[in-house]
Amino acid sequence: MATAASNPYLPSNSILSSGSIVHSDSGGGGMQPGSAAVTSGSGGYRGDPSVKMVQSDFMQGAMAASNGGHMLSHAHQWVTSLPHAAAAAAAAAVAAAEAGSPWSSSPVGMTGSPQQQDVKNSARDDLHTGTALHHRPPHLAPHQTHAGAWGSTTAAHINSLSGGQQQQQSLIYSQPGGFTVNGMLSPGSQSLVHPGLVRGDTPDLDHGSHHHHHHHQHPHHQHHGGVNNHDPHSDDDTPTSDDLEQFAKQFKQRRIKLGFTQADVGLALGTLYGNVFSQTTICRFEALQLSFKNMCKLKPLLNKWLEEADSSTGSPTSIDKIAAQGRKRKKRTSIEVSVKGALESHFLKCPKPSAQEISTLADNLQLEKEVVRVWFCNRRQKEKRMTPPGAAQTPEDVYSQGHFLVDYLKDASEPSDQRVTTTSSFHQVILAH
DNA sequence: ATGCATGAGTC
DNA sequence: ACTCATGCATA
Repeated sequence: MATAASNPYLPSNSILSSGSIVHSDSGGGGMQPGSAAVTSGSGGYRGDPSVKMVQSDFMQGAMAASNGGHMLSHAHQWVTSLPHAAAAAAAAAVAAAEAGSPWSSSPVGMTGSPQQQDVKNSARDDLHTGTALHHRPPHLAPHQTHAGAWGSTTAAHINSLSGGQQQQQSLIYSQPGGFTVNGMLSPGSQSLVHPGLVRGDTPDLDHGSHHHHHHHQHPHHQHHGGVNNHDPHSDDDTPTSDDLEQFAKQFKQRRIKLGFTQADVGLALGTLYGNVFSQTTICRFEALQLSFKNMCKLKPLLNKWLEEADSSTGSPTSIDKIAAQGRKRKKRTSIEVSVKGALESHFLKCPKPSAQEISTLADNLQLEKEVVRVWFCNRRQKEKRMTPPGAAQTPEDVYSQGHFLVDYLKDASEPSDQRVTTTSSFHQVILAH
């Protein structure tokens, strides 16, 4: 069954695959079963043609709108490309003023986060069943946020998957009687297991004292007109990496104290401001695993949420949650460890292989070229983001990481392509110091 | 918490 | 074809 004839991913999902599917590459030739990679899966794509309001184009327009030449050029086999808009929006709020400098400053380490209780069992049912209701006060019909800059994603319902595959990405708390607080249900009550603090009245708004707010710090790049950056000690201006770190940490703590999950926050942001974000993004924000620019963009939103969160402890700010996903995705390919190792090796030698090299490599490893290409892209991104998977745990590491990874990240320095082995960059950077 | 993936925007 | 921001699906 090596050379599969049917793509697992196709609109006409008539997948009756039993077990894991080996997805044949598209053009390479055939793959052997059980080698290199397999698309794990019990087939099942969520066909979820939920309608949603699109609002895509507001961002980029401001900063760059030169050659608005092409949209869709490549055609993938997997995507059926549904008109989905999503929150790609966010992509450039602050972009206009982009700063290229990365982090700096102290500890990033999340000293063993006290994990959040995972009550993932009822999830996903709560959305439509009567069991768990998320009702919002009967008075909130008009969900139609201000048509401002950021459109409003007011889609609406979530339907169950047809595939029958589980997906624990939905809400977690859903208890009867829960009222909504800024876009999300207020957690904590009788039945849930929240680590402390069932804030029914006033959660301990500690840390009000707050820390410093020194303004100074590494001068980022200059940004070309748009937003003036001054006064970094205000939440509204370009924050310093240090601010971001502090904020992220504080945010996480408060979020947990309030009993919300990262997913909750993501949804809340969407319902509140029109930008939905996934648990992943919130997670990465807290862990500072985003680019500086990206962090800057999200901070304001999260900050507002935070404010809302403790001010409206019970306010009937309600909205509905949007959740729409309808595009078909290729099954996630699982790359064997050995193969991964090979890729790593190549990456060290050449982080930016040419198309030809990729092809060859893919051929050798028996992976789709696309998979290899993407792997490199992701690898590069990972490099850019710091927080090495093993570092930043010990005080020392934290130290080094915090202050030195400042800007090894630059981007437009080399005319050609000679990134000075950015490969193991930060390690070297750190060592250098 | 992360790995692989998609897409818009660039180069 | 790459970068960047994001996220589904997973470990």
